[in-house]
Amino acid sequence: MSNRDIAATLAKGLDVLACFERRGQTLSMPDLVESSGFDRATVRRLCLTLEHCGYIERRGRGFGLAPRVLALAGGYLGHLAVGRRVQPVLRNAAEALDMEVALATRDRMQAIYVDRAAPASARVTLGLSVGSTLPLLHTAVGRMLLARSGPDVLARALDALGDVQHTEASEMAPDALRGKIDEARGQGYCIARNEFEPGAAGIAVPVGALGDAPFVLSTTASVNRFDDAAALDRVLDVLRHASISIGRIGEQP
Amino acid sequence: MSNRDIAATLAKGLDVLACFERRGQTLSMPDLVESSGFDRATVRRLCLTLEHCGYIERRGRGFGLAPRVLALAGGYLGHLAVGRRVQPVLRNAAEALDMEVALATRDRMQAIYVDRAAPASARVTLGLSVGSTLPLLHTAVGRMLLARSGPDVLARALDALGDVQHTEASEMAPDALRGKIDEARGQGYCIARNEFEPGAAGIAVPVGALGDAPFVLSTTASVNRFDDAAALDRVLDVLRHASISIGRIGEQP
DNA sequence: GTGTTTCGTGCGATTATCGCACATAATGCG
DNA sequence: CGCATTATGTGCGATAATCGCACGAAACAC
Repeated sequence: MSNRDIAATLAKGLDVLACFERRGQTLSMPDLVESSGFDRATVRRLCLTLEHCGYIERRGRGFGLAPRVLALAGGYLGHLAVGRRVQPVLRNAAEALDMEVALATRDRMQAIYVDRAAPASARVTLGLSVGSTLPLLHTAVGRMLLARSGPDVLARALDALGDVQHTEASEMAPDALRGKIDEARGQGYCIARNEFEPGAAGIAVPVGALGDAPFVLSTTASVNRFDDAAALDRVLDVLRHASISIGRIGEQP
Repeated sequence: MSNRDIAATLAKGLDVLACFERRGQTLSMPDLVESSGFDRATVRRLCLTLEHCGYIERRGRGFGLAPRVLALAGGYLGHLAVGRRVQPVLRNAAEALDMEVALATRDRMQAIYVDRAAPASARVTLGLSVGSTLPLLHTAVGRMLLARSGPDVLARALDALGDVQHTEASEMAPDALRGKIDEARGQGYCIARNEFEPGAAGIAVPVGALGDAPFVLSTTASVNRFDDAAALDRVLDVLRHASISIGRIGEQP
């Protein structure tokens, strides 16, 4: 496959569209010019096209994502039968644990929420939704996803580690990170504490068969929630039961 | 704005991407050629570009949507603060009514779910998720959205009516449809029975200020659930209370 | 009011795109 | 298995699309 198989204009338009992913705020044309690196006239034409096709809409002097992007997500979620097969399981697990439970997968080099459910009793939730993203290396979700992805993905994540340390407790040594991911792979779950949010712990278990696209179920709690062995067993039991209920996701190779 | 402001190659690529919205199934190259109407070589290049940029992925001999489309949806949902501001309200309303409750908006000429919540007790739900779509003219959601959109939108919907009659009870006369939408606008809610699904009734109330992008809250039940005046009042009370709790959504002009 | 920033657009040189035709690979059927 | 049909990958160059520059106009800030 050579470079002439890549339609440069389409790729540029998608680059501009991608500028809107962060927090979905309204972006002005100069924001987009800076963010995309393209010439102003080019950015304008690409925006007008994205608007014409329904992916962005005018907001005052700028643009923002339009509801049409939900239709794309709906296409993906429909393929996974999320509404029918996943949501009920998440809801039951959330009630059983009295904690928010989420299904996540890997989108390029980040973890991304596919769906989530909170218990009826929840007073405060994490404020996350479909499409919310988390880092791969410093969250239980991300590490469990890496444990279920090929070694090239882990290598890429470690290569791109950079020096963003989310908290004082964030592990930054590549070998130690690799060890935690190997450990997760071996024990079939992953716990991370304080590494992404101070005072918070996350736990994740895999869903589906090894070799499938990676999916994990996760929940988040205050940092010492999983310290007691019986409590940990209880959470793992519920998450694993949910994992089995969901079974394999999407089409299998 | 002339035609030279529309980047034709980008538009074509987005047309190909849009082929994947329906049910999110895996599409072969010949499926896409037929569906898009473009030449095979063109479709191939556009697919390779969409794949390269992460929006679709290989599945066997075909392609399907990739998780990246969730990131776009996440951008839009983040802008609306759905996780933080909408989800808790939906969940409370779902528990209060013991029914599934959803927030929807209008995407071009269809209603589209922004978010939804089901009560903990639910045994069966509609299987819908973020991005699930409904027709505008034959659902309470759609009619309430039309009542909150400009007259050009309603005119366009009626022009595009076609002869797809979802059920025997589907209203097909343009004037009668216009009357139902006017009625919804006047009374501040909309009920539709049996017109989209036999045996099912939907009810919808608007959210936010007139003139904003249209959003509605809705619930669906068996067809006679809203026949009793006290029951209807109860449902409307909860939905309206939720509507007020959510308040205005997104940025206001 | 002035100065700065942002926006819309005509223009044509350059680049990207397109579809055709060919060869190869994969699939389905008897 | 062999054959027919369907699907895929790609070189090529004519054509169409794209790009960025420069100009004028509009909007915004002080």
